[in-house]
Amino acid sequence: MPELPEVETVRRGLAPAMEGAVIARAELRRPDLRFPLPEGFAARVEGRRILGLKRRAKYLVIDLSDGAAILAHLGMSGSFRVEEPAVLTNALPGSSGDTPGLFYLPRGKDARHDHVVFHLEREGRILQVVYNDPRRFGFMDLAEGTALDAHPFFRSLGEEPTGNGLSPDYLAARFKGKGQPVKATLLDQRVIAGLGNIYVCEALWRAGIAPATAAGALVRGDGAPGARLVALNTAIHQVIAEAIEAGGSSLRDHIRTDGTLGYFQHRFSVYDREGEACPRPACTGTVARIAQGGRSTFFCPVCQT
DNA sequence: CTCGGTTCCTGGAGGC
DNA sequence: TGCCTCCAGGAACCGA
Repeated sequence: MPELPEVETVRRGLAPAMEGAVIARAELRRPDLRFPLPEGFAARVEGRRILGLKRRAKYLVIDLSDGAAILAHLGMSGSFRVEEPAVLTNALPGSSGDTPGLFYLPRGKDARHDHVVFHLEREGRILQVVYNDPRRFGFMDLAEGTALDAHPFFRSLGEEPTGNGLSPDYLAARFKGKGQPVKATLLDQRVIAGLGNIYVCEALWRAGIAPATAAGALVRGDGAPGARLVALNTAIHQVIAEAIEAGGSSLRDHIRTDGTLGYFQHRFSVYDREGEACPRPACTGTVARIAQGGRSTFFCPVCQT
C-alpha cells in the first residue's frame, strides 16, 4: 500500500482540487470497502464544504465545515484521482478515454473498482474525486467533532517519522526489552506511524542493521539509545523525507492523483532488488530476500549486521 | 501485555 | 493461448 510518502503525495495532489469545494454529492457504488461505510455517510457529507486536507500516519483526513472529518485509508491498492469533465484536455497516453474533454482513467485503473465518487462544486465548476481500490483493503470513516486523536484509528498511533517526536530517545524507550525483530517493530504503527515494508527495508539498510536483530538489542543497558539506534533514527527521517520529495514510489497500484508517477522506486537500495549487488560502496554483498511475519524483507547480509 | 500466523480481496507475473 | 501458483505497498483479528 501506499506508505506515508505516497499518502502525503496524494494529499498534496488532492488539496488544490478539494480545498474550498462543497461536496455536492457523494456517490457510493457499493456499501462497503474493507469495512462498511458509516451509516448515512453520503447524506452526512453532502452540502459540507471542505476546509482542508491533512495526513496522519497513512490516513488522509478531509476536514469539513461542520467540524467532522472524512478519514480515508488506502489499504494496499487504493488511489484517488481527480477528473475535471468540463475542462480536461490532456488525457494521458495509455488512458482509457483519450478524447479531449472526457474522463480519463490513469494507467492500470479499472472503472469497476471506482467505489466512491465525490462530486465537488466550487465557483460554479464541477469536478470529481474518484476513489479506486481493486483489492478493497482501504476504508473510510467519518469522525465527528475535533477529537481526532481519540478516534479509534488514531488513538494508538506512534510518532510520525517526519517530526521531532521521532528521536533516538523515543525509539530507545519503545524498543527497550523487546525481543521482536526490529523489522517487525518498525512496521508496528503503534511505535512509528506511517512506515511500511518498503521504507523499513530501506531504513535498515541505510543504518546497517540486520532485520532480524532484536529491537531491544539496539538499546544500551542504561536505557539510552546505542549508536546504531541513533543511525536508524537518522535513516528513517532521511528516507521518508527523500521519498516525499520524490513524490513517493510508484509500484503496481500507486499513482499520483494526476496520473503521473512518483519516482522514488528508482532510488531503492534493497527493496525488490533480490540478487543485485549491494549498492553500498566497497560492499561485496548481494541483496537477499527472507520472509519475516509473512512479508518479504530485502537486505544485504554482508553490511547489515 | 507480546508474538506469530491467518485473513480479507483482486490482479499481475512467471512456470509449464 | 490457458491454467496454475505465488506474490503484492496493510492491518485487524485470533489464539498461544
